[in-house]
Amino acid sequence: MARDAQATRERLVASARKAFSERGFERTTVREIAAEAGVNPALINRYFGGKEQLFAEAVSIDLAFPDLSGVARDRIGHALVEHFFRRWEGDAQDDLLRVLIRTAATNEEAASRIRGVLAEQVGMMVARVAGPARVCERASLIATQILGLAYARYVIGLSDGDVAPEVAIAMIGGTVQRYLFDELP
Amino acid sequence: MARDAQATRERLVASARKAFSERGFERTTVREIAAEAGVNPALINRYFGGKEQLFAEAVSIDLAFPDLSGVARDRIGHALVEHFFRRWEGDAQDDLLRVLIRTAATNEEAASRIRGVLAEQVGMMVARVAGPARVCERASLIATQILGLAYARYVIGLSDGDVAPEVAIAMIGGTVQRYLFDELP
DNA sequence: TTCCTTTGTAAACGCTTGTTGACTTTGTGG
DNA sequence: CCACAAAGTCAACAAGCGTTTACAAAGGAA
Repeated sequence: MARDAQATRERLVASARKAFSERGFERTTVREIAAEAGVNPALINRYFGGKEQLFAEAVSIDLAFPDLSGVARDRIGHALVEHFFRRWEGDAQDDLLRVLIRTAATNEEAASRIRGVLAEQVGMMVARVAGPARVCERASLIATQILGLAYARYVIGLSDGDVAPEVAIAMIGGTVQRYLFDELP
Repeated sequence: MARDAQATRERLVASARKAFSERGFERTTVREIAAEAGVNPALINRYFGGKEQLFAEAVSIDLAFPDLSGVARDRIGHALVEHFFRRWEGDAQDDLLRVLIRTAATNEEAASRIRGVLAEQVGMMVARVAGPARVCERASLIATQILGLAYARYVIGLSDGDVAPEVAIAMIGGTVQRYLFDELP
Protein backbone atom coordinates (compact mmCIF):
# COMPACT_ATOMS: atom_id res chain seq x y z
CA MET A 1 0.00 0.00 0.00
CA ALA A 2 1.07 3.56 -0.59
CA ARG A 3 -0.42 6.86 0.53
CA ASP A 4 -3.52 5.21 1.99
CA ALA A 5 -6.12 4.86 -0.72
CA GLN A 6 -8.67 3.69 1.81
CA ALA A 7 -8.45 6.98 3.69
CA THR A 8 -8.88 9.06 0.53
CA ARG A 9 -11.90 7.02 -0.45
CA GLU A 10 -13.45 7.73 2.92
CA ARG A 11 -12.63 11.41 2.73
CA LEU A 12 -14.30 11.56 -0.65
CA VAL A 13 -17.41 9.83 0.66
CA ALA A 14 -17.55 12.25 3.60
CA SER A 15 -17.16 15.30 1.37
CA ALA A 16 -19.80 13.90 -0.95
CA ARG A 17 -22.32 13.44 1.84
CA LYS A 18 -21.79 16.97 3.05
CA ALA A 19 -22.05 18.49 -0.41
CA PHE A 20 -25.08 16.44 -1.45
CA SER A 21 -26.84 17.31 1.80
CA GLU A 22 -26.30 21.02 1.26
CA ARG A 23 -26.97 21.35 -2.43
CA GLY A 24 -28.56 18.14 -3.65
CA PHE A 25 -27.28 15.96 -6.45
CA GLU A 26 -27.43 18.21 -9.49
CA ARG A 27 -26.03 21.31 -7.87
CA THR A 28 -23.06 19.45 -6.45
CA THR A 29 -20.04 19.13 -8.73
CA VAL A 30 -17.40 16.47 -8.54
CA ARG A 31 -14.82 19.23 -8.58
CA GLU A 32 -16.22 20.63 -5.32
CA ILE A 33 -16.25 17.24 -3.68
CA ALA A 34 -12.68 16.55 -4.71
CA ALA A 35 -11.52 19.99 -3.62
CA GLU A 36 -13.06 19.58 -0.18
CA ALA A 37 -11.38 16.21 0.13
CA GLY A 38 -8.13 17.77 -1.00
CA VAL A 39 -7.57 15.52 -3.99
CA ASN A 40 -7.91 15.50 -7.74
CA PRO A 41 -11.40 15.12 -9.29
CA ALA A 42 -10.15 12.27 -11.43
CA LEU A 43 -9.90 10.09 -8.34
CA ILE A 44 -13.67 10.04 -8.07
CA ASN A 45 -13.79 8.22 -11.36
CA ARG A 46 -10.91 5.98 -10.45
CA TYR A 47 -12.42 4.91 -7.13
CA PHE A 48 -16.15 5.00 -7.74
CA GLY A 49 -16.63 5.02 -11.48
CA GLY A 50 -18.37 8.37 -11.58
CA LYS A 51 -20.61 10.83 -9.79
CA GLU A 52 -23.68 8.58 -9.80
CA GLN A 53 -21.86 5.67 -8.23
CA LEU A 54 -20.25 7.90 -5.63
CA PHE A 55 -23.72 9.10 -4.71
CA ALA A 56 -25.00 5.56 -4.45
CA GLU A 57 -22.12 4.64 -2.18
CA ALA A 58 -22.36 7.79 -0.08
CA VAL A 59 -26.03 7.36 0.67
CA SER A 60 -26.87 4.26 2.61
CA ILE A 61 -29.12 5.20 5.43
CA ASP A 62 -29.96 3.74 8.80
CA LEU A 63 -32.78 5.37 10.71
CA ALA A 64 -31.44 3.78 13.91
CA PHE A 65 -34.77 3.54 15.67
CA PRO A 66 -34.25 3.48 19.41
CA ASP A 67 -35.21 0.55 21.59
CA LEU A 68 -38.88 1.12 22.33
CA SER A 69 -39.40 -1.85 24.62
CA GLY A 70 -39.11 0.25 27.77
CA VAL A 71 -41.42 2.99 26.53
CA ALA A 72 -45.02 3.17 27.68
CA ARG A 73 -47.37 2.20 24.90
CA ASP A 74 -49.09 5.56 24.88
CA ARG A 75 -45.79 7.46 24.56
CA ILE A 76 -44.24 5.60 21.64
CA GLY A 77 -45.20 8.26 19.07
CA HIS A 78 -43.65 10.97 21.19
CA ALA A 79 -40.51 8.94 21.74
CA LEU A 80 -40.10 8.51 17.99
CA VAL A 81 -40.47 12.19 17.18
CA GLU A 82 -38.10 13.02 20.02
CA HIS A 83 -35.64 10.55 18.53
CA PHE A 84 -35.66 12.35 15.21
CA PHE A 85 -35.32 15.73 16.82
CA ARG A 86 -32.32 14.61 18.82
CA ARG A 87 -30.83 13.20 15.67
CA TRP A 88 -31.34 16.46 13.83
CA GLU A 89 -30.34 18.84 16.59
CA GLY A 90 -26.88 17.34 16.65
CA ASP A 91 -25.18 19.29 13.90
CA ALA A 92 -24.44 16.27 11.78
CA GLN A 93 -24.13 18.29 8.60
CA ASP A 94 -23.96 15.08 6.67
CA ASP A 95 -27.16 13.57 8.02
CA LEU A 96 -28.16 11.09 5.40
CA LEU A 97 -31.88 11.57 5.69
CA ARG A 98 -31.31 15.20 4.85
CA VAL A 99 -29.24 14.22 1.84
CA LEU A 100 -31.96 11.95 0.60
CA ILE A 101 -34.85 14.33 1.17
CA ARG A 102 -33.10 17.07 -0.69
CA THR A 103 -31.90 14.86 -3.49
CA ALA A 104 -35.01 12.77 -3.99
CA ALA A 105 -36.78 15.85 -5.29
CA THR A 106 -35.07 15.49 -8.63
CA ASN A 107 -33.39 12.10 -8.45
CA GLU A 108 -35.30 8.87 -8.89
CA GLU A 109 -32.49 6.80 -7.38
CA ALA A 110 -32.78 8.77 -4.14
CA ALA A 111 -36.57 8.58 -4.16
CA SER A 112 -36.37 4.85 -4.56
CA ARG A 113 -33.93 4.69 -1.69
CA ILE A 114 -36.43 6.45 0.57
CA ARG A 115 -39.16 4.04 -0.49
CA GLY A 116 -36.85 1.22 0.51
CA VAL A 117 -36.12 2.69 3.93
CA LEU A 118 -39.83 3.22 4.40
CA ALA A 119 -40.81 -0.30 3.49
CA GLU A 120 -38.05 -1.98 5.44
CA GLN A 121 -37.07 0.07 8.46
CA VAL A 122 -40.29 1.96 9.21
CA GLY A 123 -42.40 -1.02 8.28
CA MET A 124 -40.36 -3.24 10.59
CA MET A 125 -40.71 -0.80 13.46
CA VAL A 126 -44.46 -0.49 12.97
CA ALA A 127 -44.88 -4.24 12.86
CA ARG A 128 -42.95 -4.63 16.07
CA VAL A 129 -44.84 -2.08 18.14
CA ALA A 130 -48.30 -2.24 16.58
CA GLY A 131 -48.57 -5.74 15.19
CA PRO A 132 -48.69 -6.98 11.61
CA ALA A 133 -52.09 -5.62 10.58
CA ARG A 134 -52.03 -2.90 7.89
CA VAL A 135 -48.36 -2.22 8.42
CA CYS A 136 -47.84 -0.59 5.04
CA GLU A 137 -50.61 1.95 5.48
CA ARG A 138 -49.51 2.87 8.98
CA ALA A 139 -45.89 3.19 7.89
CA SER A 140 -46.90 5.39 4.96
CA LEU A 141 -48.97 7.65 7.15
CA ILE A 142 -46.09 8.04 9.58
CA ALA A 143 -43.79 8.73 6.70
CA THR A 144 -45.96 11.58 5.43
CA GLN A 145 -45.70 13.25 8.83
CA ILE A 146 -42.01 12.65 9.55
CA LEU A 147 -40.85 13.46 6.04
CA GLY A 148 -42.98 16.57 6.16
CA LEU A 149 -41.40 17.63 9.43
CA ALA A 150 -37.92 17.08 8.04
CA TYR A 151 -38.81 18.84 4.80
CA ALA A 152 -40.28 21.81 6.60
CA ARG A 153 -37.24 22.23 8.82
CA TYR A 154 -34.40 21.48 6.45
CA VAL A 155 -35.65 22.35 3.02
CA ILE A 156 -38.15 25.11 3.64
CA GLY A 157 -36.14 26.30 6.59
CA LEU A 158 -38.81 26.56 9.29
CA SER A 159 -37.07 27.37 12.53
CA ASP A 160 -37.62 26.53 16.17
CA GLY A 161 -39.56 29.79 16.29
CA ASP A 162 -42.16 28.38 13.93
CA VAL A 163 -42.36 24.95 15.49
CA ALA A 164 -40.73 24.77 18.88
CA PRO A 165 -39.31 21.31 19.54
CA GLU A 166 -41.44 20.76 22.64
CA VAL A 167 -44.60 21.70 20.78
CA ALA A 168 -43.63 19.52 17.84
CA ILE A 169 -42.80 16.57 20.03
CA ALA A 170 -46.09 16.84 21.84
CA MET A 171 -48.35 17.45 18.86
CA ILE A 172 -46.58 15.46 16.14
CA GLY A 173 -45.82 12.73 18.65
CA GLY A 174 -49.57 12.49 19.21
CA THR A 175 -50.07 12.21 15.48
CA VAL A 176 -47.58 9.37 15.10
CA GLN A 177 -49.24 7.70 18.06
CA ARG A 178 -52.57 7.85 16.24
CA TYR A 179 -51.05 6.53 13.01
CA LEU A 180 -49.58 3.63 14.95
CA PHE A 181 -52.54 2.56 17.03
CA ASP A 182 -55.82 4.20 15.99
CA GLU A 183 -58.24 2.11 14.05
CA LEU A 184 -58.01 2.77 10.33
CA PRO A 185 -61.17 3.19 8.26
CA MET B 1 -49.40 43.48 -33.23
CA ALA B 2 -48.01 40.54 -35.12
CA ARG B 3 -48.09 36.83 -34.37
CA ASP B 4 -49.49 37.30 -30.85
CA ALA B 5 -46.62 37.75 -28.45
CA GLN B 6 -48.98 37.50 -25.48
CA ALA B 7 -49.99 33.99 -26.47
CA THR B 8 -46.38 32.90 -26.89
CA ARG B 9 -45.51 34.27 -23.48
CA GLU B 10 -48.35 32.27 -21.97
CA ARG B 11 -47.36 29.09 -23.79
CA LEU B 12 -43.85 29.51 -22.47
CA VAL B 13 -45.10 29.96 -18.92
CA ALA B 14 -47.29 26.88 -19.26
CA SER B 15 -44.44 24.76 -20.63
CA ALA B 16 -42.19 26.04 -17.90
CA ARG B 17 -44.63 25.07 -15.16
CA LYS B 18 -44.98 21.58 -16.57
CA ALA B 19 -41.25 21.07 -16.98
CA PHE B 20 -40.34 22.50 -13.57
CA SER B 21 -42.99 20.36 -11.91
CA GLU B 22 -41.64 17.21 -13.50
CA ARG B 23 -37.92 17.75 -13.19
CA GLY B 24 -37.34 20.70 -10.86
CA PHE B 25 -35.40 23.79 -11.68
CA GLU B 26 -31.88 22.53 -12.35
CA ARG B 27 -32.86 19.54 -14.46
CA THR B 28 -35.08 21.62 -16.69
CA THR B 29 -33.41 23.30 -19.65
CA VAL B 30 -34.63 26.37 -21.45
CA ARG B 31 -34.29 24.44 -24.67
CA GLU B 32 -36.86 21.88 -23.48
CA ILE B 33 -39.27 24.58 -22.40
CA ALA B 34 -38.96 26.40 -25.70
CA ALA B 35 -39.32 23.19 -27.70
CA GLU B 36 -42.50 22.23 -25.85
CA ALA B 37 -43.88 25.70 -26.50
CA GLY B 38 -42.85 25.35 -30.14
CA VAL B 39 -40.63 28.40 -30.24
CA ASN B 40 -36.99 29.34 -30.15
CA PRO B 41 -35.09 29.29 -26.82
CA ALA B 42 -33.94 32.83 -27.41
CA LEU B 43 -37.47 34.07 -26.83
CA ILE B 44 -37.19 33.11 -23.17
CA ASN B 45 -34.48 35.70 -22.80
CA ARG B 46 -36.32 38.23 -24.87
CA TYR B 47 -39.55 37.94 -22.89
CA PHE B 48 -38.41 37.10 -19.38
CA GLY B 49 -34.75 38.00 -19.20
CA GLY B 50 -33.57 34.49 -18.46
CA LYS B 51 -34.38 31.15 -16.88
CA GLU B 52 -34.48 32.47 -13.31
CA GLN B 53 -36.98 35.20 -14.14
CA LEU B 54 -39.14 32.79 -16.11
CA PHE B 55 -39.23 30.58 -13.07
CA ALA B 56 -40.18 33.48 -10.83
CA GLU B 57 -43.00 34.42 -13.18
CA ALA B 58 -44.18 30.86 -13.70
CA VAL B 59 -44.51 30.14 -10.02
CA SER B 60 -47.03 32.29 -8.27
CA ILE B 61 -49.21 30.06 -6.23
CA ASP B 62 -52.70 30.24 -4.86
CA LEU B 63 -53.76 27.47 -2.52
CA ALA B 64 -57.41 28.36 -3.19
CA PHE B 65 -58.74 27.20 0.14
CA PRO B 66 -62.42 26.34 -0.16
CA ASP B 67 -65.14 28.19 1.67
CA LEU B 68 -65.25 26.51 5.07
CA SER B 69 -68.13 28.46 6.51
CA GLY B 70 -70.64 25.72 5.81
CA VAL B 71 -68.44 22.94 7.17
CA ALA B 72 -69.07 21.53 10.63
CA ARG B 73 -66.35 22.60 13.02
CA ASP B 74 -65.27 19.05 13.71
CA ARG B 75 -64.87 18.25 10.02
CA ILE B 76 -62.74 21.18 8.90
CA GLY B 77 -59.50 19.22 8.94
CA HIS B 78 -61.01 16.50 6.79
CA ALA B 79 -62.44 19.04 4.39
CA LEU B 80 -59.02 20.60 3.95
CA VAL B 81 -57.25 17.34 3.23
CA GLU B 82 -60.04 16.38 0.85
CA HIS B 83 -59.57 19.71 -0.87
CA PHE B 84 -55.92 18.98 -1.51
CA PHE B 85 -56.63 15.48 -2.73
CA ARG B 86 -59.20 16.72 -5.18
CA ARG B 87 -56.73 19.28 -6.36
CA TRP B 88 -54.08 16.66 -6.88
CA GLU B 89 -56.25 13.92 -8.34
CA GLY B 90 -57.18 16.17 -11.22
CA ASP B 91 -54.25 15.59 -13.54
CA ALA B 92 -53.12 19.19 -13.48
CA GLN B 93 -49.60 18.31 -14.48
CA ASP B 94 -48.62 21.86 -13.84
CA ASP B 95 -49.84 22.07 -10.28
CA LEU B 96 -47.82 24.83 -8.76
CA LEU B 97 -47.48 23.34 -5.32
CA ARG B 98 -45.83 20.37 -6.94
CA VAL B 99 -43.47 22.66 -8.81
CA LEU B 100 -42.50 24.40 -5.64
CA ILE B 101 -42.05 21.30 -3.51
CA ARG B 102 -39.78 19.74 -6.06
CA THR B 103 -37.83 22.86 -6.74
CA ALA B 104 -37.49 24.16 -3.20
CA ALA B 105 -35.24 21.22 -2.43
CA THR B 106 -32.33 22.94 -4.14
CA ASN B 107 -33.60 26.44 -4.81
CA GLU B 108 -33.76 29.07 -2.10
CA GLU B 109 -36.10 31.28 -4.12
CA ALA B 110 -38.65 28.47 -4.23
CA ALA B 111 -38.21 27.67 -0.54
CA SER B 112 -38.79 31.30 0.30
CA ARG B 113 -41.90 31.27 -1.84
CA ILE B 114 -43.28 28.37 0.19
CA ARG B 115 -42.55 30.20 3.43
CA GLY B 116 -44.54 33.11 2.07
CA VAL B 117 -47.52 30.97 1.11
CA LEU B 118 -47.37 29.39 4.53
CA ALA B 119 -47.28 32.65 6.43
CA GLU B 120 -49.94 34.37 4.37
CA GLN B 121 -52.42 31.87 2.98
CA VAL B 122 -52.25 29.08 5.55
CA GLY B 123 -51.88 31.56 8.39
CA MET B 124 -54.91 33.46 7.18
CA MET B 125 -57.00 30.33 6.94
CA VAL B 126 -55.99 29.20 10.42
CA ALA B 127 -56.79 32.59 11.89
CA ARG B 128 -60.21 32.54 10.30
CA VAL B 129 -61.30 29.10 11.48
CA ALA B 130 -59.43 28.80 14.78
CA GLY B 131 -58.95 32.36 15.95
CA PRO B 132 -55.84 34.48 16.25
CA ALA B 133 -54.08 32.62 19.07
CA ARG B 134 -50.80 30.91 18.10
CA VAL B 135 -51.59 31.08 14.44
CA CYS B 136 -48.00 30.66 13.32
CA GLU B 137 -47.43 27.47 15.28
CA ARG B 138 -50.67 25.92 14.11
CA ALA B 139 -49.99 26.87 10.52
CA SER B 140 -46.48 25.41 10.71
CA LEU B 141 -47.75 22.16 12.18
CA ILE B 142 -50.35 21.87 9.43
CA ALA B 143 -47.66 22.63 6.88
CA THR B 144 -45.46 19.78 8.09
CA GLN B 145 -48.31 17.36 7.53
CA ILE B 146 -49.62 18.66 4.21
CA LEU B 147 -46.19 19.20 2.70
CA GLY B 148 -45.24 15.74 3.89
CA LEU B 149 -48.29 14.26 2.23
CA ALA B 150 -47.52 16.03 -1.02
CA TYR B 151 -43.85 15.10 -0.82
CA ALA B 152 -44.65 11.46 -0.17
CA ARG B 153 -47.05 11.22 -3.08
CA TYR B 154 -45.33 13.31 -5.72
CA VAL B 155 -41.67 13.16 -4.94
CA ILE B 156 -41.22 9.80 -3.28
CA GLY B 157 -44.00 8.37 -5.39
CA LEU B 158 -46.17 6.69 -2.79
CA SER B 159 -49.30 5.47 -4.52
CA ASP B 160 -52.92 5.08 -3.59
CA GLY B 161 -51.97 1.54 -2.66
CA ASP B 162 -49.74 2.84 0.11
CA VAL B 163 -52.10 5.51 1.35
CA ALA B 164 -55.60 5.16 0.00
CA PRO B 165 -57.30 8.52 -0.35
CA GLU B 166 -60.14 7.63 2.00
CA VAL B 167 -57.72 6.45 4.67
CA ALA B 168 -55.59 9.54 4.21
CA ILE B 169 -58.54 11.88 4.35
CA ALA B 170 -59.82 10.27 7.51
CA MET B 171 -56.52 9.97 9.36
CA ILE B 172 -54.67 13.02 8.10
CA GLY B 173 -57.85 15.04 8.27
CA GLY B 174 -57.98 14.13 11.95
CA THR B 175 -54.42 15.32 12.33
CA VAL B 176 -55.10 18.68 10.73
CA GLN B 177 -58.15 18.95 12.93
CA ARG B 178 -55.96 18.50 16.01
CA TYR B 179 -53.40 21.01 14.77
CA LEU B 180 -56.18 23.51 14.25
CA PHE B 181 -58.10 23.16 17.49
CA ASP B 182 -56.28 21.09 20.12
CA GLU B 183 -54.66 22.94 22.93
CA LEU B 184 -50.95 23.45 22.36
CA PRO B 185 -48.48 22.83 25.17
C1' DT C 1 19.70 0.08 -6.20
C1' DT C 2 16.24 -1.16 -9.55
C1' DC C 3 11.88 -2.34 -10.89
C1' DC C 4 7.02 -2.11 -10.85
C1' DT C 5 2.57 -1.55 -8.81
C1' DT C 6 -0.05 1.71 -6.39
C1' DT C 7 -1.52 6.49 -5.64
C1' DG C 8 -2.03 10.81 -7.26
C1' DT C 9 -1.84 14.84 -10.68
C1' DA C 10 -2.33 17.69 -15.02
C1' DA C 11 -4.40 18.80 -18.96
C1' DA C 12 -7.45 18.24 -22.13
C1' DC C 13 -11.79 16.28 -24.31
C1' DG C 14 -16.59 16.30 -25.66
C1' DC C 15 -20.81 17.81 -24.38
C1' DT C 16 -24.49 20.65 -22.60
C1' DT C 17 -25.90 24.68 -20.63
C1' DG C 18 -27.79 29.72 -20.56
C1' DT C 19 -27.24 33.59 -23.16
C1' DT C 20 -26.34 36.93 -26.96
C1' DG C 21 -26.43 39.65 -31.26
C1' DA C 22 -27.33 39.68 -36.05
C1' DC C 23 -30.53 38.29 -39.16
C1' DT C 24 -35.21 37.08 -41.35
C1' DT C 25 -40.14 36.90 -41.46
C1' DT C 26 -44.72 38.91 -40.69
C1' DG C 27 -48.52 41.83 -40.32
C1' DT C 28 -50.18 46.40 -40.32
C1' DG C 29 -50.68 51.66 -40.53
C1' DG C 30 -49.66 55.47 -43.65
C1' DC D 1 -48.08 49.31 -52.12
C1' DC D 2 -44.52 49.83 -48.93
C1' DA D 3 -41.83 50.90 -45.22
C1' DC D 4 -41.20 49.68 -40.39
C1' DA D 5 -41.67 47.93 -35.97
C1' DA D 6 -42.85 43.71 -33.80
C1' DA D 7 -42.08 38.63 -33.58
C1' DG D 8 -39.32 34.98 -34.24
C1' DT D 9 -35.10 32.34 -35.97
C1' DC D 10 -30.29 31.17 -36.36
C1' DA D 11 -25.78 30.31 -35.25
C1' DA D 12 -22.41 31.01 -32.27
C1' DC D 13 -20.58 32.14 -27.75
C1' DA D 14 -18.27 31.44 -23.20
C1' DA D 15 -18.54 28.80 -19.23
C1' DG D 16 -19.09 24.77 -16.69
C1' DC D 17 -19.86 20.02 -16.42
C1' DG D 18 -18.34 14.84 -15.94
C1' DT D 19 -14.98 12.14 -17.73
C1' DT D 20 -10.61 10.29 -19.88
C1' DT D 21 -6.00 9.81 -21.02
C1' DA D 22 -1.22 10.38 -20.34
C1' DC D 23 2.08 11.15 -17.13
C1' DA D 24 4.58 11.92 -12.43
C1' DA D 25 5.60 10.78 -7.56
C1' DA D 26 5.96 7.14 -3.94
C1' DG D 27 7.22 3.09 -1.68
C1' DG D 28 7.81 -1.88 -0.98
C1' DA D 29 10.09 -6.26 -3.05
C1' DA D 30 13.80 -8.29 -5.64
